[in-house]
Amino acid sequence: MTTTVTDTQVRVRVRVAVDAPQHSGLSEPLDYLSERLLAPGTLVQVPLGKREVTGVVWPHAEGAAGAELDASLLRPVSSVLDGLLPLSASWCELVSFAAHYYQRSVGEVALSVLPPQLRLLDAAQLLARLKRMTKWLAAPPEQVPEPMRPELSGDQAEALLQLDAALAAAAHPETAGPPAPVLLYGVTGSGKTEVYLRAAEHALDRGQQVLVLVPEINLTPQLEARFNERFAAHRIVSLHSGLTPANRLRNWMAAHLGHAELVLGTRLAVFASMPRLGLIVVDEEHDPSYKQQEGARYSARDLAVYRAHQLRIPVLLGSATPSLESWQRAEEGRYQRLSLPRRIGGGALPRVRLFDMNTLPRAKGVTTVISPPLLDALRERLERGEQSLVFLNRRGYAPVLHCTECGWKSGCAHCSAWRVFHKLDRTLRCHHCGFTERVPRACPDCGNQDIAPLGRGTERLEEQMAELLPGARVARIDADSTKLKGALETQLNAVHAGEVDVLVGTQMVAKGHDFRRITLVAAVNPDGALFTSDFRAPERLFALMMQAAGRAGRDAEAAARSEMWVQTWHPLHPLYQSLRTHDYAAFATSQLAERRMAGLPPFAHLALLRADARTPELAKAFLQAAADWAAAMPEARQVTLYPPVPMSVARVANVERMQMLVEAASRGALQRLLWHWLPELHALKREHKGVLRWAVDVDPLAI
DNA sequence: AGCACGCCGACT
DNA sequence: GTCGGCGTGCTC
Repeated sequence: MTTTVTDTQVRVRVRVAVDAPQHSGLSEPLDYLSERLLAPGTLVQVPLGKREVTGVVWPHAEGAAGAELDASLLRPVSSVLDGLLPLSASWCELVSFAAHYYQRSVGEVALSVLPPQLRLLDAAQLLARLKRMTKWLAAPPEQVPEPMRPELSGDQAEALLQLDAALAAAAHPETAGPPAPVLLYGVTGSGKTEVYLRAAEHALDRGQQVLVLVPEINLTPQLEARFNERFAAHRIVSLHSGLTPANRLRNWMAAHLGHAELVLGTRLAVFASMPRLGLIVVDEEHDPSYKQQEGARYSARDLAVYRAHQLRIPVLLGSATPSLESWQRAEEGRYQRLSLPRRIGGGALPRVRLFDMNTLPRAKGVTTVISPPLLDALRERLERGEQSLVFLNRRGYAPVLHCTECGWKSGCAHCSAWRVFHKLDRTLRCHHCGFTERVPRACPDCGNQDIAPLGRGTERLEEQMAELLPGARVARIDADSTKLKGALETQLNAVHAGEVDVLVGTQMVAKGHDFRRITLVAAVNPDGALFTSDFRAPERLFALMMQAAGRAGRDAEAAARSEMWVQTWHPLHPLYQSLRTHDYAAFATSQLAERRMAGLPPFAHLALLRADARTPELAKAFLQAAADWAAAMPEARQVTLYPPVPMSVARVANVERMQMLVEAASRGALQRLLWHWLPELHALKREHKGVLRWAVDVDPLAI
């Protein structure tokens, strides 16, 4: 640290991470002057150009002191947000790692994962909030009777026994080596949650804090309820973007000050400041929502593993259908795999029936929604007073309208996509840009009155189910039916209360909800994902199907009669064959073999360079120039640069989107190339005027 | 990202 | 004569 003496004042040079977007070229913390020493992690207000921004005092990088600006050019720190304990060095290090790995500025990441309110408050206001939080905390947790802890199954006890070593070692992080991440592989209903709870208990008993990550907080109310019930005597806070700004700040501060012992949150919670963190749980670790899709495109699951390693604490990754990345690491022995292969109470997994759609008589132009045998199975449930779930991963009434006369289709004027027909409000809606119009009375091209829906979505399925099953109470849950606040909860309660016989829904209902009375789950038309170019589509489909199947027969008594029906044109497809026998391991083995052959993750590492422009040519020219520059780098020998291609939906809101895939055998090689590439990309953007924006996505989910 | 500066068209 | 359009460029 440099200090300069001017007159009587000692002025200290401090580095401050500010939210200067990456494309401004200011990717590292900036230098300021302070009249006193400021601990790294302290929040400050600093001048940036003409405005005042919030920043975080950043630790000095080890060793390499880059080109230092002349102290006389530096501006002083405006104010210090005293009163808030500085963020820890390990927190800064986590943020710094994430920023570098995902190629964003340190300040952008730091400020985007802190509660937004923190930027708006001055020192006095912050103090007031702290006082209010302390008061809130002072309300003692209600005195509750010792929570009921269910008897452990043999599998659970075994898993916990094995976990014990890691948990015990973690109590002495300074002496033990970092424990290997634990992959808790357990079928739905096998009691993964109980293992999370017991592991959390261990950590809490030692006075440590526990971080529990879930894919989407509103989709997992039951997990939240279980934690609240078990740890009623402890302080639990949630952390996700749906909180009001004031509550998010309050909960964040409670965790930061160590008052909250348990933090339950979505991906952004992986950055929660927790001084005594002793355990991280990642539930449904395979879930795609752990990957942030804008700004810094981080994977919360991967960062959880990094953070656990950094702190030498255990991390528990739970899933019935682990990501192939995690599965492969378990195969290699880098992760410790603990299995819960049986359902609690010996309940059977639902029998999976693959219905071959080819066996139906072909009526020209008519596609059968529900095959006769499936219809019979649904009727049977209806008669027995049991519930059924009919799953279709497409919302709206029909994905497209078309004119039977001239062939017109309901395309979007601004996107290369069809507008979806929503019958309820008689609109055509583009699911990409939101462009909405009333359905035309006649074909806009030829005036023909006969325009018809093509294909089907959940709205239409709901309607057809009501026709096919007269008297049945049919309900639908999807993003449209749950738009209003609280609607999801109301609708779920209706299902739980037995007011619904047949539930139609998208993947929303396949995840997490525990429906006791459902004994039949049917996937009406899941084939679409089998033959797409997205290499992760089969993995997602398998996970979704397994999850959907898991909705049936949660009740042990009903499990024997529980079935999952899959209507398919490809019943012999290996994916469905593995599904039929609930054999995730077989599925993973075959998928991993394919990935290895194709040089795809987890056997290769990917990054995408995307560019948005007014015309595809402009976007392509930028990417091509970027590729040409990269190809001349020495690092390029260890990476493969693929030609720029349009994204699967090439135009959204009149912006043309192209992308280029970069592949490398090693993470390091990819990182080195990106490191050199990014400054050049900033420069190239200036030359390519038509390019609206560009972005790098490291470890993309879809290509 | 903000927020300047900067150099050309329709208003009091 | 000025108000303001958003192109270009900088922020320790």
